Amino acid sequence: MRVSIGDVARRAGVSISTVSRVINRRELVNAETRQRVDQAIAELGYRPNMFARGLMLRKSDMLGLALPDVHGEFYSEVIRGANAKARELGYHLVISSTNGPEDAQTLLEDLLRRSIVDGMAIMVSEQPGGRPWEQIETRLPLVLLDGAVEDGEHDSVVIDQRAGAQALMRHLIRRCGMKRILFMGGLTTNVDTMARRQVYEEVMRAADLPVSPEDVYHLDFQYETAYAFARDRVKGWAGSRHCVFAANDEMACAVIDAATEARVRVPQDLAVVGFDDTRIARMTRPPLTTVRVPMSTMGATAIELLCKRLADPDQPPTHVSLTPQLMVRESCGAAQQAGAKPAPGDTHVA
Amino acid sequence: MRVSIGDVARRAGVSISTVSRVINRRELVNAETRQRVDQAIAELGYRPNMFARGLMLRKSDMLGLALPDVHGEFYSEVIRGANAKARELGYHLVISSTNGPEDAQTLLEDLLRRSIVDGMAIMVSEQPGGRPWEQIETRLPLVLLDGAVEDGEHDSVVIDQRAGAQALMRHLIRRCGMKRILFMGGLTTNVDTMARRQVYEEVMRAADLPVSPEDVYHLDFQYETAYAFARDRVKGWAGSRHCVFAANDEMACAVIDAATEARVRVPQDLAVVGFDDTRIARMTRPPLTTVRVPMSTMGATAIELLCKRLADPDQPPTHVSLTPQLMVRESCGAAQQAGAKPAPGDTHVA
DNA sequence: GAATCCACTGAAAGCGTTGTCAATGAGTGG
DNA sequence: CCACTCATTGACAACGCTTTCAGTGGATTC
Repeated sequence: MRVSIGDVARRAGVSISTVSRVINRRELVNAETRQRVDQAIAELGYRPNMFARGLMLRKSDMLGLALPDVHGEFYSEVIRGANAKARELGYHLVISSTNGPEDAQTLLEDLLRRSIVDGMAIMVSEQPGGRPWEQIETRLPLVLLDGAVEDGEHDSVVIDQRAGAQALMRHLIRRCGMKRILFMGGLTTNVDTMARRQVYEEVMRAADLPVSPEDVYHLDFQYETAYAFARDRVKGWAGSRHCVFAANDEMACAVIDAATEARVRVPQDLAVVGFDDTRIARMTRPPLTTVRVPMSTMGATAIELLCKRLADPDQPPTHVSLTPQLMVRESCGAAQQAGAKPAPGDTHVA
Repeated sequence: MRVSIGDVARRAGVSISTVSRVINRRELVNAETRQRVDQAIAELGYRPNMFARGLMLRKSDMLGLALPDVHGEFYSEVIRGANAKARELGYHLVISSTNGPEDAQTLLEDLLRRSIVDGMAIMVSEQPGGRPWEQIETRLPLVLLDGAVEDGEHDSVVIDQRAGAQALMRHLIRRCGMKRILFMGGLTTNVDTMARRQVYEEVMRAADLPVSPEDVYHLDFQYETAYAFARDRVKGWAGSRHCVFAANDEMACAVIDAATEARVRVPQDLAVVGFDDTRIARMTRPPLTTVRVPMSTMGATAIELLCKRLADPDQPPTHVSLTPQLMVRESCGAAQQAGAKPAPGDTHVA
């Protein structure tokens, strides 16, 4: 049978209360007694039962992190950041992801209902699920992550999609002199896609450039889909000062590959830019101009906010906005800086 | 204040026991009563307190997953597989990673000590930590993941490094006719590296090929390091039927880039192969021949074993070995299959 | 009609902690 | 020497749930 606090007490010849005190508030107990208890704990290999403890303390030191889909580098970076921060602050992380948008509700429900977390960070990037967390009445501290549109009521950390997309679009138009830009996004239900598309249209209009419906495509963020799609069309897209703005790096790579395949030169005949700055962005030839999204920072910040709220539940909600960074490489055709030829992967940070 | 089972009981006009029964063993209570209780639960938004429940049931439906470092695609895939399987089986996942090898002990200690998991999967890939789990006496079901050398006592799931490396080496020698193969691994403390290196040497010897110490390098798995390293040497490596066997894809890519940069043609002047088959393997030009490691399967299997053991704690330990798959692309210079030119990313599975 | 059985329900005993409160005894100032 | 403070400790009541055991009536059997 597992050894409990009572066993320790007996062995040390003290009361349960004293053992508890040794564990939680050492300073309150006499040095000599304390040592006896410590020894008993060591000898018995005693480990406090976290259920009992949680029952009293009403906390578990565990935080939840719900993601749309753990697939891909994006989410793994979020996890990494969150995990590091959680450990730093003495918490553990319960991670879960939905198997598709319609599942979000179920997951959240389940996680909130069954699991033992002190607070929870939620990222929902597909619209149709709506705002699952609202359905569930709970007093559990919640932090909303990018995608889950901020509702004012909860803490949130978002990526400033607009700023990133704007920087990119302006670079394309002002610095690279693009005249025609095509937009290739994920599904229209994806909030990131829609945010980027909106900025795309705004900046195009502001620059008096045409934004025709047939220059806007919605695929599914996958390389394969985008490649198959671009393969047939890339020749038609080519032209001086023409560019494809893909809403993620995977699709941008696919376009580059399709172009290369079709002997459409990138960036001379067709510039291509992506979004996210995942690992592959530096692997393409030419290297991909894209927007770096501070993914791990996002995870870390979420955990930080969660802990702050745990410490002080009544403070007004904090909203953190993380600004992405334009990474100018070669696929956009920006004039290369003077000087030595950069090594592969070199990047000019704008 | 939070609503407890007593509140529900009062509202439904029944005893606590009955409410508990409705929740756990519906069939034992009269349909009419049951309905009254269900209604009370719904009206009050009652959610059982998992601490109290765990205290009685001595289980939390949470499983732990300890990884060496969440960085990189490899681990994110493990997480993905584990998460999916965990959800499927009705569990939640507590994930944590070490911030370096010496941290493994601490993490594990902490996780086992403080957290509430029914079982735990552990991956430790750096040797110096030894076998941290052995230090900690615990009756908690443990599954050891690749890297953590199997100790016979616990369930384990490992990647058959030998089979993968053998397939690759033999392909290189028999099919591609390589005469000189260089080995580029991670640090010597990394168990995967050492396993691959061992096979490398064995197969070389078996084929009567020279394996000189200066053809074996130990770097750190990073692109940058490998690139800087290869840059100065790649010309010296070049030669007919020469090849670099990098122990992961990142380093392989670095070698390809360094070679391309130095006008050493891949694979004609120098073949390059990697290991892992991460996302970037299909992005290099030429695409990288590598070995696909079933990462998400590994995560899923670990969870599966854990659950099996939970269900039947006394069964003898299960050891699962996952076989990697050779992915022949173009960087090894294998004769291209007859027929149409493959699309980028196309792969010939050996 | 008494004895059983059955379906259902309630009372109460834990589960392993923490925290409150009182008790003990030694030391202190008057 | 007394009232008082202080440091230390123990008893015991929660915490919210599950589960065992013992009713309670009505139906069934002999």
